[in-house]
Order: sequence, then C-alpha cells, then structure tokens
Amino acid sequence: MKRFVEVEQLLRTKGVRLTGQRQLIVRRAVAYLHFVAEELVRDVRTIDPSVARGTVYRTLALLHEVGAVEKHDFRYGAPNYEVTFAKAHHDHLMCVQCGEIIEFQEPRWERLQEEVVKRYGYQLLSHTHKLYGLCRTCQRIHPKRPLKPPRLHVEEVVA
Amino acid sequence: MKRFVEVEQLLRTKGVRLTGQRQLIVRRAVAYLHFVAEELVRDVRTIDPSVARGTVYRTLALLHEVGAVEKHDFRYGAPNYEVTFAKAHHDHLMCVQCGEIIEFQEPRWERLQEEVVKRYGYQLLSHTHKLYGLCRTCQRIHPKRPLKPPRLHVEEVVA
DNA sequence: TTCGCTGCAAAGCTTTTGCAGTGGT
DNA sequence: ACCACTGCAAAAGCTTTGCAGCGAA
Repeated sequence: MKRFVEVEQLLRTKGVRLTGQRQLIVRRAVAYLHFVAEELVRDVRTIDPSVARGTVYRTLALLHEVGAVEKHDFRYGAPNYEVTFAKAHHDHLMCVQCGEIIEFQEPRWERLQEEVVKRYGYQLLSHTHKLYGLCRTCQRIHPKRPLKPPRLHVEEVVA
Repeated sequence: MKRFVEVEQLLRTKGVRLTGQRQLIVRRAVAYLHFVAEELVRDVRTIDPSVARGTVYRTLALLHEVGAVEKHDFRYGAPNYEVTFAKAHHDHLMCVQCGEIIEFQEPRWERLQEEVVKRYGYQLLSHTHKLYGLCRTCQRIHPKRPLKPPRLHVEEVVA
C-alpha cells in the first residue's frame, strides 16, 4: 500500500521527470485501480488527445519498475494492470474454465515474502500471486471447450 | 509435481483426444521444462515439420487449462512457459533493473495455498508467484534506463 | 547545451482464427 | 455421419521503437 508521494519519490530516484503527461497517466490509472493498457490509453486521450500511445506504455513500464503497478496476464485477452497503492494488496484465484476471478488477502504470505526477499538481499517492490483451478461449479461440468470472453475492443479516439 | 499419466487423465476428463501431435508436443515440452512458445514450435517442427504453429499454441492453452504448464510474463521478451510436473514447484524473484531471476522453493506457501483454495471450494491446478524488486547490486546503482535483453530471435524452420 | 521526454507512425512480436479437409487417443 | 482436430496462412492484438523536435535544468 503505497501512497502517491512515494511513487513520485521512487520515480525521482530513477532520475526521471514527472512530466504533465506522466502525472495525468498516473492520476487516471489510480482512478481505475484495475485496467487494461488500451483502456488507459483511451481514457487519457479523452482528457488530452495529444498524449501518444507510446507515452502511456512507456509510463506503465516505468511504474512497473518502481513497483507502482503490477501486470497480470490472465490468459484471456489483454494483460490487466493493477495499481499497488491506495488499496491493500490482494492475490488472485482464477477458474480456468469459466474465468471467474476471486481476489483475496492473505497477510501470512506477505510476512513470508519479506523473509524470502531478505534471504536474497533484495528490496521488494511488488509481487503477484495467482492460483489457477476449477471453481465448485466447473468441477462438475466438463464442457469440451472453455468459454472464452470476447477480445478487447477499443475504438481509436479521434484526436 | 504431476506425472505424465495424470496429465493424460486430466486431458481425458476434458473430452479431448490425445492425438499424435499433442503427445509429441507434451514430450518436447517436458524435455525443456522451461521454454518460450516459439522455441517449442521450432523444436517440434524439427521432429515433425508438418505440425502447425497453431496446433502448438492450441495445445499449450489446453495444457494450461489442466494445470500442466504455467505461463510467466517477465516483461522482457516473450512469455516463458514452464511445465509443472517432473520437477518440484518453485517461485520466482526478479530484479526489475538487471533482469536477474532467482528460483526458490517455499513449502510453507504451498500449505497456505491449499487452505485458501479450500476456503473458496476450488480445486487447485497450478499457481504462479512472482516477487519483483531490486537485487543487492541494483539497489546501489540507478541507471537512467534499465538494461534490456535482446528480443527473441527465432528463424523459421524450413519445412 | 544537454538530454530526458514526447508524438507519430511504423514495425515487431506473439498469438489467434477462419476455413476446408481429415480421421477416429 | 459426427465432430474433434489439424494445417495453412492471414489476421489480430498488444507493445515497442526510430526519429525528429521540444523543453526543462
């Protein structure tokens, strides 16, 4: 659970600038908490159409490097980004059949993590923990092919 | 730590066929333990050039659905696949600066997982756990831009 | 002046899919 | 005849990047 100021500081230690674009992108990302990259691109561009797609992706990479966002690949559609501050950390349990995703917290893991990280002399920035399985319902039914959510559809914002 | 037969059974419960192509793909995947999708495509095609890329990807999706492989996106280059049987499970610790990846085991996590999964009535198939941070060295140096490994280069196998 | 940052557009890479044909794990 | 599966090749989808110009320190 990091605060905005911390993220700013982290970015500074990397020697990067907090440009207007980056501030806008971070503000919008925080508003979402969960989002898909192209979603954020579209959103940012409705506010300032001059912001380029590349800038958003470059900023997301930066934010990931400082541990401000996590990137989740749930296998269906585009990877999902999640901001790590402004909300307690949680992990994910996903049904590989129907795609249901359960978010849960497990404080005991957090403690174990610190231990492991210390063991290797690392400074922890972020983490992702995903469990894949079958939900109660899908354990009983065995469809030939899993249901597949539609692809992400994002129409280009007219600049 | 699943065995090959278990994977076969899991596939059967899905009502899918264990075709020659799938057996070959699984055998080669097991030989690698860690691999990138296109690597596997190339490898399989050197043995049987008639196997299509699509078949390999479709098989990987199937294997993931039954928990036989995990897909790791380490942000640099192509996602990395890992077979979950024939080797004890391990998790990953990665330095976001230099890209170093440490694999480690933590049996206490495995136990906690069972507990969580049971709580939600799920049947666990696989899981991934990644910690991101800065290694000892990178905590001291702050390069403007992180070092980036080269892109994956895979030349097409001449059929 | 330096150099980090950006917009733009194109390229790049990975993965998916439509379709017609095949075969029976 | 059913239908899961496949090869093929193109399409789709997501992300990255080369480059020239801009602007803050």
